[in-house]
Order: sequence, then C-alpha cells, then structure tokens
Amino acid sequence: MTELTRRQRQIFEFLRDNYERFAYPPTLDELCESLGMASRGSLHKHISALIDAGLIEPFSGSKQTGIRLTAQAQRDYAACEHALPYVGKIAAGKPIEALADVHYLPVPALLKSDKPCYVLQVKGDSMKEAGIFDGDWVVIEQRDYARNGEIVVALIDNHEATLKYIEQSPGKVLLIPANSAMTTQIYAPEQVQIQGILVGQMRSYRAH
Amino acid sequence: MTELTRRQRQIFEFLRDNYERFAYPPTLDELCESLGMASRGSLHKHISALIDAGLIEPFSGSKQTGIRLTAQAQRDYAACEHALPYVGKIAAGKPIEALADVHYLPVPALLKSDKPCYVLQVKGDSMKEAGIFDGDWVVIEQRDYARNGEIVVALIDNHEATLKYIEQSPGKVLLIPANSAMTTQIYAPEQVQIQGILVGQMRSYRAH
DNA sequence: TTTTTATGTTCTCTTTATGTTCTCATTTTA
DNA sequence: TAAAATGAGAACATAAAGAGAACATAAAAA
Repeated sequence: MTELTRRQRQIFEFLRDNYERFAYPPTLDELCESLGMASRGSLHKHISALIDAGLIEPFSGSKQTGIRLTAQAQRDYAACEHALPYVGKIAAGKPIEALADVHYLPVPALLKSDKPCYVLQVKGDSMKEAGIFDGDWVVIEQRDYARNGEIVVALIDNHEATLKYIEQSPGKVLLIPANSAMTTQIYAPEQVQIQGILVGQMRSYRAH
Repeated sequence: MTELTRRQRQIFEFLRDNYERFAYPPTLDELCESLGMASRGSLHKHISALIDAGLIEPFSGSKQTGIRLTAQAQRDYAACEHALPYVGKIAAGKPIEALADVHYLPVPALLKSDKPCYVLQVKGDSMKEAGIFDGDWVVIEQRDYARNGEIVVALIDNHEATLKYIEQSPGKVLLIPANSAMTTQIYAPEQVQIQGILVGQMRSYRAH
C-alpha cells in the first residue's frame, strides 16, 4: 500500500469526521460540493486511492450508491500513525461502554502487536487472579479468532462484551474468568464473537 | 556520515520538537515559514544534509508530500526525552540486577509521576496477589520515604532489594509480600532504605 | 418494456504545488 | 584574510491536483 498524498489524507479525514452528516452514503457529486470541488473526475482519483488503501469502499459492491468508510478504517488508520485509540470501558456482562469522543493513548511498542490495536479500561474483578484489576488498561489486538488459552474480548449474543480466557472445542466455547468466585460460561460458537486478543496491560498506582 | 553544522542541528531539533504540531508532514515552504526563512532553496540544503545523515526522510519515496523523521531518529528522541531508564531486574532477596548498559523505555505519561522515575523488571512471585507477576515492568518514582500501604522498592541491609508493601511504625518497618506463601519481614528502620515507590506497571502478553 | 437520469469511470489538458539546482551576497569561523 | 556556513532568490522539472468532456451502466421513470 502506497502512502497517501496530502490531499488524499485531507479527504479521508474529511470523510472520517463528517460521514455521519450525510443522510445517505455520499456520492461523488455530493462530496465534490462538500469539498468545494468542481470536477467529479478529479475527486474520483482521490477516492480510488483511498479505496486502494483500504480506507473506504463502495457502499454495496460495485453499485452506484455512494461510498462508505471500511469497517474500522478510522481505527486502523490511527493505529498506523501514532497512539492507540482508547475506545471505552469493558465490564463483564455489559456492552463495551463506548466513549463519545475516542481519544488516543500513547502505548509502548512493547505492549502492542504489529496488528491494529486499541485500548480498553477494565471494570470489575472477573480477571483478578490473572493480575488484571479494576481500572487497568488493556491493549487489545483486533482479531476475530483466538487460540485456546488466550485472553479475549468476546461479544456474546451481540450484546454483552467481556474479557475472559477462551477455550474452544467443536460445538462449544468456554469463557473462563480468572476469579474463583465466578463460574465458567459455556456458549454455542455462534453466540460468541471474538473482537480481540489481550496483548498488553497497564496500571497506574496514582490516586485519581 | 559527516558532522552536522550548527544550523542543521538546530533545524533537526526544531523538527523533532515540533513535528507533531504539523497536521501533515511538513513541506519545505511550511518549514520555511515556521523557521522564519524566506528561501526554500536555502532550507533545501539543510534538509538534504539531514536526509544524508539519516535523520529525516521524504514522507513517501521521492514524492512531493513533505518530510518526516526517520524511525531511527524517532527512537533516539523517545529514548532521550519521553522514556525512562530501564535499570535492571528486581527479585526479592537479591540486589537489583543492574544492566551493563541502561536503555530507555518509552512510558505513557499515565504511568509515571511528575517526579523522576525509572523502570525495573520484576522477577519472582512475591507480589502476585497484588497483580504483579514475574516479568512485569514496574515504573518506580525515585523517593526515599513512603506512606504506609504503598508498594516500595526497598534496600535491606545495603544488600537485598525487594518490592513489597510497606508499613512503618516507631521502631520497626514491615515489608509485606502479596503472596500468602511468603511471610512478612520485620526490620529495624535503619536496616531499610526506601529507593522508590511503585507508580505504574506494564505487562506484555506476547511470547518472547 | 423503453427512455431518461444519476452515478461512477476514464481520459486529456491545464494549473498549481513542491522539490531541486543554480548564482550571488552576507555572515561567521578558523 | 580565506574558507565555510548561511541565506535570498531566480529558474526549472515534475508530481499533485483540478477542470471538464465523453462514456458505460445502474437506477428510476415513463
């Protein structure tokens, strides 16, 4: 993937920051107007470059219905550049509590992988025997599969998110807490969607 | 690699210190303005020298999209400025195992205090019930006193260094492990020299 | 269905931005 | 004083960006 030019970055950032403002996936003509450009053809060059870079995609196959950001384009893009996005808090049994405004946390290379990562703050004690405490920050590699024994962020029934050890066998998935007061949960594979793998952890001992 | 001139060093330091302020990799014209220069051609000479020295590079091949610091320069910078000295390993019951060559670890501001800090790697399980495991990195604020209940790096009898909870009362000092298999040690105050306080912690889950 | 319109794509051409290479003058340093 | 360093500015080459025409085809309308 070749590096973006300045204008391409500008346009991507415009899309990233203003995408919600469009009622429908914006067409080239609409984008031209928003960007103050007169030529669809010129814009198309930039859009193509962004598609090649994997940052945006046609809304539905090759049909003529506008463009949209690729899944997590914003996140990936940020990940290549500087710090990691801090996206919210994760507590066993609840959806990830997303922040209205994602901000970015510098994270030592030591604690990341070379894949896109993001940061969550842990709520609750479900992993305390693994040394992961309430309030700790965890660095999560974005990935949709796991090896047994890894600690994963899993979304259950499209609703609850949780941080647990995983054990997968044919027909069932075990999500195992590191807290003897809690019990292992057993699910059907289709109930569990892996959202990432724990690769790093940080704790601050200062009072807040 | 030839030596930098004074101006070249000045310009490099400016770049290093202000790189983040540029929304996009800066162009020669932008740099001219920032540096208060009138001539792109003059600046170009310095920039070329810095490229030859391996400190900066064109952002994207030879294309016209501005310049950036090389990865090496960024690392060096991080090492001098934002990073903490990694001085060695600490295991209960032994002196700190100092490294021959101290190197530097970038540490998020979140995990430090505003006082001088350094980094140790933990050996052993004496604090495992406090979620501090073998292999973790701990950020230590350099300080020679502690409040009761803080986790400290303590030097005992000028010989052993250890990471423990501290409880001080008139005439005695308790160093308390967070491991029910280990016992609290009681010392006379003059035996114990506090070397720092735990303020942050990091763990990597990647295999090494 | 057929026709029309909207949308994306491809192309050429022009303009602008950016980096590069000069010369020359001035300042700093040995 | 001589050499090196620095800076201004002109001239140039080329990458990047933009305008606009022409076309293909999906979507919508008749």
